[in-house]
Amino acid sequence: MKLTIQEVAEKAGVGVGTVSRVLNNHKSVRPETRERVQTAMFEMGFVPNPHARRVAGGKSYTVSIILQVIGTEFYLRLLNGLEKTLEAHRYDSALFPLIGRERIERYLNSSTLAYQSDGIVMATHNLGELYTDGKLPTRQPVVIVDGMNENYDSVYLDNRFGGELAARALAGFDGEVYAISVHQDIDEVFAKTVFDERIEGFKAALEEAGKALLESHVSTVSFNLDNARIAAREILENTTMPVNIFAAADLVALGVLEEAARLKLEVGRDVRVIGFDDHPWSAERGLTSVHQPVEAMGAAAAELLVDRLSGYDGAPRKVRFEPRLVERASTLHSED
Amino acid sequence: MKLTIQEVAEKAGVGVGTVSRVLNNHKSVRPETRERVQTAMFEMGFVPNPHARRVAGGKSYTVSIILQVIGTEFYLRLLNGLEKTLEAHRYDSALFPLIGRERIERYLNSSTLAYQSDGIVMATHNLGELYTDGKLPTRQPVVIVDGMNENYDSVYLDNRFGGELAARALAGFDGEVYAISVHQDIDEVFAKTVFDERIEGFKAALEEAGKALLESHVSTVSFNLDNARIAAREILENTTMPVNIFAAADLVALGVLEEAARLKLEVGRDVRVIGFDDHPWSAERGLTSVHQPVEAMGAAAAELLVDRLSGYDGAPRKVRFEPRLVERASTLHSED
DNA sequence: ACACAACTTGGAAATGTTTCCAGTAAACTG
DNA sequence: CAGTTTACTGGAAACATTTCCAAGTTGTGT
Repeated sequence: MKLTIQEVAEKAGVGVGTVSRVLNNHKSVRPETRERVQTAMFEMGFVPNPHARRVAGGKSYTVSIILQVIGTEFYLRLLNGLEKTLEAHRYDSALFPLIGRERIERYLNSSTLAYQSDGIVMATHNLGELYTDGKLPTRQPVVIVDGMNENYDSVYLDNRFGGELAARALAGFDGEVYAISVHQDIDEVFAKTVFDERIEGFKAALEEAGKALLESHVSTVSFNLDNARIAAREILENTTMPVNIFAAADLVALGVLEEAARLKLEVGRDVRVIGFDDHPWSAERGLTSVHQPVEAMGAAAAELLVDRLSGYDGAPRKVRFEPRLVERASTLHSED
Repeated sequence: MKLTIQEVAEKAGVGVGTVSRVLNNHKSVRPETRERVQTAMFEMGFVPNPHARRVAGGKSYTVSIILQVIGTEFYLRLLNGLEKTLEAHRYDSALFPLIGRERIERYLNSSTLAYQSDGIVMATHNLGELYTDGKLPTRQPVVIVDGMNENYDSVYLDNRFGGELAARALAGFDGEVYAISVHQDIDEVFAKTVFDERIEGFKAALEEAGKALLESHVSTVSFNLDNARIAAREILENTTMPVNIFAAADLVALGVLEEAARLKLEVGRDVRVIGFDDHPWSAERGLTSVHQPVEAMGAAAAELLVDRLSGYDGAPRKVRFEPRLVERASTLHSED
């Protein structure tokens, strides 16, 4: 059952060194030889033993991804971007859902297998609130994604700018303007600020365009559809149409769409909505949304880390992603 | 930095074989020698290299824990019980939050490091819905915790019985009886049934005691406090006191307590509530609750798996945990 | 005191890779 | 065409363990 590099070498008529070189994409292998070895591996269904690779090679080829796994689409997509890119660089990834601070302490202190990674990708978390010096107590390279930290390579979305885009799109329409934000109550230690940033940008740009966002017109819901609908109903039932709503997340915007449908209001005329994320299903729903390239952000973070693991040792780098507005039926008059 | 078994052997004045035997709890080592080796390891801060262990011995001393990480107290406690026990047996654990079915496929197919564990602990998931034959496509030993499966060792709580306990406690009181269940909409593939079982047991025992649980008196909420409060308000505002409520989870019961407080209703007299879980904070809140020994269940599951990994190869074992009712102020008349 | 079994123990072999070091063949160099 | 790079390649050594085997030590029964 268990095949070794030896057997592959025999079948391909080469030495074990050559098979190893093929396995590691080493340059100095004749294309023809490489081909021969690869077909041999394929035909035999050979899979290298990762443990032996680690013992022999010294590197663990494993990266820890630390995130608040809350099963949202955003994290799922981010994870896909990360894992796919890491995989392409032949790195493996282990997930560390952080439910509470004591778990990260434990992770960093532990010296056991699962924790012996070569580097860390940390998503969204606010390190400043976790550690006063804004640094993780580890010597492994760290990359922050969907967040920003002065000490580490960071990949972030300009959430504020996204809010501004939404404001400019809604400013020209008749009717009152509302905003629905999101509060992450899962764990205050890792409180997100992205939603706040979106709302701030929205508010600022709206005022610049001559329209005010009243304090009473901003509500905050926890991150689930039920609550989004409740907030939406509150607005839709107590306001005269038309009304313009900026939702800080697509899921919340979906709540608005559903309530609008229930109340037989015409979306795009009576009710205009802009979401944030532009998740794949937003197109189907005709939802105007602030697009963020989630997978690309994950991929960028992975690249930064791989780069560090390959020896790069410069100052922390910042990669800014800029959101863009994708206009759909939910902000377009239906006479189009 | 990296210590080896060699250096430990030198320091302890023994051979490498002996150090290895100590590491593996092999019987034939003189207690005195064992002691000497262990202090040497401790003083040097030696940690064996799991990759080398795996290469040489075939075991990786790593266990995969597959769960829906939804950051709830239950899973946090379960995880603590599992990890602590595994640690005691010198096993390491890696977490696999399953957000969707494709991730488990990927995990099981992957041949990369993080996934090459010696065994699997699977929490709560309904394998029958995942795989028609009710088996995971893997040859690793599998243990189910907080769930039940004919093919694998299972550790489960008798949720139905817990519901019955609650029913017997509430049956004797005046007033209408309500129940609030929970639906896990995170991912239908892994739909829990524990809440349903609790409600079923409750209903059956209530009827046996001569009281009916009307269909209209059962509501279902998603698992968060906000929604629990909404459901609680619905009941409390439209019913004449006294009223008796069984909540399928402590978090939901907390919603009832909070709404009762808001409406200035006296808990234990006007409103009687029984929760399920008996989480640590329930005592402080004076909440009567069906107690389940979450950490102990995790520990039991860990023991079963370690047992299998140590060579046990008998038929699947079932470990049933029985809940018990802990009565507190929320079901006691306040003249006590 | 002797034969024999049971316990301990050290160290070599084995595990499945990577990497280094030669060595050969091919490709330039003038 | 001899001399030198350059491009490949095979195989031994290294990695950090476990396990096996032989040898030494202790204990037991007579």
